[in-house]
Amino acid sequence: MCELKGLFFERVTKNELDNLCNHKIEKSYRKGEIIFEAGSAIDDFIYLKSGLVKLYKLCNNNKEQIISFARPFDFVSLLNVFSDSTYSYSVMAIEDSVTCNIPFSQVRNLVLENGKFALNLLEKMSQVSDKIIMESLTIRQKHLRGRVAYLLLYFAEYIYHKEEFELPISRKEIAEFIGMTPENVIRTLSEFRKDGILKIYGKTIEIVNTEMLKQISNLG
Amino acid sequence: MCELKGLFFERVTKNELDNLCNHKIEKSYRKGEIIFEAGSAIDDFIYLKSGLVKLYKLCNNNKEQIISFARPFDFVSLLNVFSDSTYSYSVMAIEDSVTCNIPFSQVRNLVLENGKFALNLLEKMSQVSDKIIMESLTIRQKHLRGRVAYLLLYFAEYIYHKEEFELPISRKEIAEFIGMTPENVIRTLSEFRKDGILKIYGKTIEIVNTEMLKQISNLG
DNA sequence: CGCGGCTTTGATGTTCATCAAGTAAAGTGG
DNA sequence: CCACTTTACTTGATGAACATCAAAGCCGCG
Repeated sequence: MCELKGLFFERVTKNELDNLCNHKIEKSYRKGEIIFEAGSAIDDFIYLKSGLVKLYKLCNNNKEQIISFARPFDFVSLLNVFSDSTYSYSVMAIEDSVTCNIPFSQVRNLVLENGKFALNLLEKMSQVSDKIIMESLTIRQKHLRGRVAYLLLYFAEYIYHKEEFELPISRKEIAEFIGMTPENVIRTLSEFRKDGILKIYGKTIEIVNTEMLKQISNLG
Repeated sequence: MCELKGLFFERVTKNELDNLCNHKIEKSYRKGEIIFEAGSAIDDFIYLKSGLVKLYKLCNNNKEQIISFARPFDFVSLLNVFSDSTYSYSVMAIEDSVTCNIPFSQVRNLVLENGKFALNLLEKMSQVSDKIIMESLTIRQKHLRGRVAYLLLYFAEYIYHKEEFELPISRKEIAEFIGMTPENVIRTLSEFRKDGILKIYGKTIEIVNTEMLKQISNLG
């Protein structure tokens, strides 16, 4: 069975995707493995079948910046796939992950031939781009405590749909995503713990007072 | 004559766009006029024919955040056009501008019918999204001085292609774009002036020492 | 087991926002 | 066209938010 259908909403039928399915290759990655690196050639159109990945890039000062995370059925080779020949960012698995890779030429051809597929691709692309941009603006307008609260709620509500979960990333990576230092991320987590908002067992986080956390996220 | 051709690179011929051209409407806006506001319905596909506009949105605390600027032949109704029915941001002319509006249904139909058009649209969309996201990350990693330097170079090199130009936006708007306060933007501009990097005549900026400004932008 | 990277806490200094107050510029109504 | 109002601009002083530095404990991994 081909899971591609799940990617493309209602309007594209399974038959219309059969040719793509025949050319797709699945690849497995362990947590921590790099799926591709910035600067490498864009040969395949890649989407995430299972797991969790981070999109990131290196700054001038050799520090990493995390752009966003991608869930199953998100595209990871998304942002500059159609406008560039090399990736402008890197992707790493932060949980064991499986990607589905389709030769880019196949996708190009299907866009040329199948209008419904093209329209769905446009919808999906504009959706994801919009999400990343708005997310970035949201984080930027907050202070340290608000940013940390936002991130915790992001994982609890958007990724895991649970109030207790194991953080798939290090404190340092949280810092790289919200644009603060690891020390201050840790300090903030400790404060939330002391205030009874969280319970922390190493990488495992339990949100005790969701309402308070939402308030901190919204106001700060 | 139809200027749409300029939007879509080589592969789409003029004939293939004739139908769109017949349905397009041009609208003129004075500096300061709002082209559309966040929350309003997406009826048209809009691109900028001439002038300069800012894309922005309101935060929770009622402050404005400038997302990006769009030049002629950039799409202004871009980010969430295909994924949503209302705009998630507003657009205002910051110079006298002319937009070209095409009923969205027409664009949809052309995507469905014309693969080359669809592919070009995907290229353009991914290009613009990528630009905005990378721009945002670049700014975020810099400090005050670096951000102001970056913005000045952005206008000098990317928008006006001159070392002397009239800023189309207020100090407050610069602050809203780079995520700092107006006071600190002004202070930084004054510092650059005292250091002999700039000459400032009200809204007119002349970059005297481009190399120094680039260094500040890159390092800080 | 021992090295290196991640985590945690505290102390210190830098960067930046806020407040205040004054000047210049730009729009408004008589 | 001028007084008037408002908005933008500018500078300084103060305090808050955050980065940096330092030191110690922890954990995983070869």
